[in-house]
Amino acid sequence: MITNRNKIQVDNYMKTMDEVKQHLLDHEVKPSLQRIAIMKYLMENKTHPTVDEIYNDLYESIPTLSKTTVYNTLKVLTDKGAAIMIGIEEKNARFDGDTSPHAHFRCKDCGCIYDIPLDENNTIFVDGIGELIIEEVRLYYKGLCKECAERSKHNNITNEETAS
Amino acid sequence: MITNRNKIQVDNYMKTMDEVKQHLLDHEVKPSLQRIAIMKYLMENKTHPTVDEIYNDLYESIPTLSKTTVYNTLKVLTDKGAAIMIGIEEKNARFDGDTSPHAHFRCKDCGCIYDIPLDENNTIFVDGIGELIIEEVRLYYKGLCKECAERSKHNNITNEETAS
DNA sequence: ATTCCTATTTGTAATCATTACAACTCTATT
DNA sequence: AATAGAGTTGTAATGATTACAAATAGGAAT
Repeated sequence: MITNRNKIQVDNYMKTMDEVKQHLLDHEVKPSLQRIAIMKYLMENKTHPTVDEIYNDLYESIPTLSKTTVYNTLKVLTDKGAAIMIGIEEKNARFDGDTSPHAHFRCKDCGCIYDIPLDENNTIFVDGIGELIIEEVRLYYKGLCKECAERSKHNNITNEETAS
Repeated sequence: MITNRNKIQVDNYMKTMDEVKQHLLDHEVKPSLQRIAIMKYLMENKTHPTVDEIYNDLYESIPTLSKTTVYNTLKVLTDKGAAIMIGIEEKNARFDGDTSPHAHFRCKDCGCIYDIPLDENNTIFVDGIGELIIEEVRLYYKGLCKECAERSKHNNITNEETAS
């Protein structure tokens, strides 16, 4: 599988340390050396990398980096909304520094994962990528179902009552 | 988490052995005892069960059942298009006997996974389920990107040429 | 019925991504 | 410089899934 075809675009996305730092602060993440490096990597590499890919690529410049730190940091970033986890692959989680609403397309042959903008009429010819032959669509929603929303609302009310 | 709320609907979906057997044959799956049982379970239980849930529930009636068989059978079923795998959860794969195009909604509180019909106007009030509060949408496409489609087409042509 | 062949099933062992945890380091504050 | 707290690191554990080889069942041919 051809993993890094999108990397030719890396130069277009280059970010300064300060830009990345500010982005972390905007999401209430304290900017450590490792966190900046990982966030910068996600912002510059639109390839939806795995933990291993992030770790291996950053290890050169940060030889003390631990894979656990990559896991920890990605958890912080996703919890704080600075990145999202993508479950399009069966095995590995993949990560995306772009948290704006968009879909993903995974080529079943080369394994590349492309970003698909979500427009109303659901066209599937994407500028710069071309025509995509869709064999499978998976649409997942997460949130609260009616019963849990009501229970949660009720609990909040009772909590406020007992708190006051 | 409340896993089996949907089970109250099981009775509505009851299938005979023959119905299930025919369904397997339609998908070119040789209907063994175990395969019928697992397919029947998926057709009757719309709860999007995990491997463990399927195994534990069927173990009572088939005490010789092996978890490996459940894995093997689910792989056969998904390969042959008689079922689909759902990756909405981080840990476990879930399975669905309904292969028609539809979305899934996972309640972040109780963990229930509901089927969402895909209509044009993307409404999200579902009969029998009620209003769903969406906090997260993940839309995944899989297929072939332009380059792989062309490469594949080219390979087919050359294969045909060499074969003739 | 018996033999043979193949597909299916089964149990165990291995794999591998992820998480738990405890020790260590770094920085800021007093 | 001592302390505290957050962040980092390495190792060990977890747990879902897969690999594999042995056992079993089923069907066709004799």
